[in-house]
Amino acid sequence: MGLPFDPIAEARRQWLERWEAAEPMAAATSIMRAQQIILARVDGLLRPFELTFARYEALVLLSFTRAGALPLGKMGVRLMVHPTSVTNTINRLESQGFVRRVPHPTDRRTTLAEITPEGRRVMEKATDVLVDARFGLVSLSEKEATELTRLIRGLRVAAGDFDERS
Amino acid sequence: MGLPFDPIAEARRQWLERWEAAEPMAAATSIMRAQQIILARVDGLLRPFELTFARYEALVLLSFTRAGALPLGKMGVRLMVHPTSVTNTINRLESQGFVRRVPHPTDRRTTLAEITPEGRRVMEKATDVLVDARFGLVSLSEKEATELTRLIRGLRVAAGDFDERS
DNA sequence: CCAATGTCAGGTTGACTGATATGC
DNA sequence: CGCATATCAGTCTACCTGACATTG
Repeated sequence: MGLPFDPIAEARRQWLERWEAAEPMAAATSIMRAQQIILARVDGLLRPFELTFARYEALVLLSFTRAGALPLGKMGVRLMVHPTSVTNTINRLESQGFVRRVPHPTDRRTTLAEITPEGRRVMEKATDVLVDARFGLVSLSEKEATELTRLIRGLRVAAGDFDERS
Repeated sequence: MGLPFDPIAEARRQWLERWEAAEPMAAATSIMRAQQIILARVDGLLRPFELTFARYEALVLLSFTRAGALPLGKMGVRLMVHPTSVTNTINRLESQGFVRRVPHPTDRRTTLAEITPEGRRVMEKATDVLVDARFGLVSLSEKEATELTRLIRGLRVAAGDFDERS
């Protein structure tokens, strides 16, 4: 089923004979593949709960707030996703009974998404499963995971993901 | 426009107060975000050529072979994508005139995708642009890119991406 | 009036499942 | 016969653009 060699290493080798930037090419391809692997695994673990990673992340974010609620716009910024994607995600979660929309107390333009008790329950159960599977990163040590996060942080800063201060 | 803090670092901090596996969580989230950033940038660079990263990779793979041709199934294994995705990708490239389907000389079940001279031209021009942009990884040094590839390789081996030998 | 907020319509992409025709 | 190969139909997710009504 599998290849007898690493296809990315092979691509890097051939790339070196022709062009520059072989290391960035290999790194970019590796990230693409890593995302595919992790997403498939995590989504598989979340399927019994009828959650996707995107919806799960939304529930976790809400559970981290004092009130268990956030404006949809703020959620988009925090989760780094498109506004329309937030609407879609919350639509799903609301139809599943895991969040509900409540009007903002003072600003009548904005809608709050609030996690329900059932949403909290399913989020906690799902978290147990993901923690147990180390988010699909069983093969990485604690240190390696930290290093990966650190390397990618540089990329995110350059992309303007947030104001670099800390 | 951006946040005044790193949302992944903040999630990690809150996670630490509640659950295990905070480092894998942060690493998995970082990879998701990195893929999003890189794909958006690379696809943006490829848009003038009417290529996506998936289609570009297919062209590069074909150009690396002696005959400039491969069976579709083999392409799927090498590019690590689903068979139906290969069909879809080749359909696109064929309608653009960048590849053509030719029958396999001996095995009448299999179809070969062959890169056309025009496909080779557009691939080379696109490569110039991507190399110049270091695949969207301008912020990473050569060493850091290599380290990223190495860390992810462990993950890919564990996922069975290929037979670990080398 | 201008800016922000959320929503909707419409289009693109890629990935998957299940089924099928063909040929080894 | 079992298996491999490619394709097709249908579904799903996510993203984007552009527009819109509402409200600050």
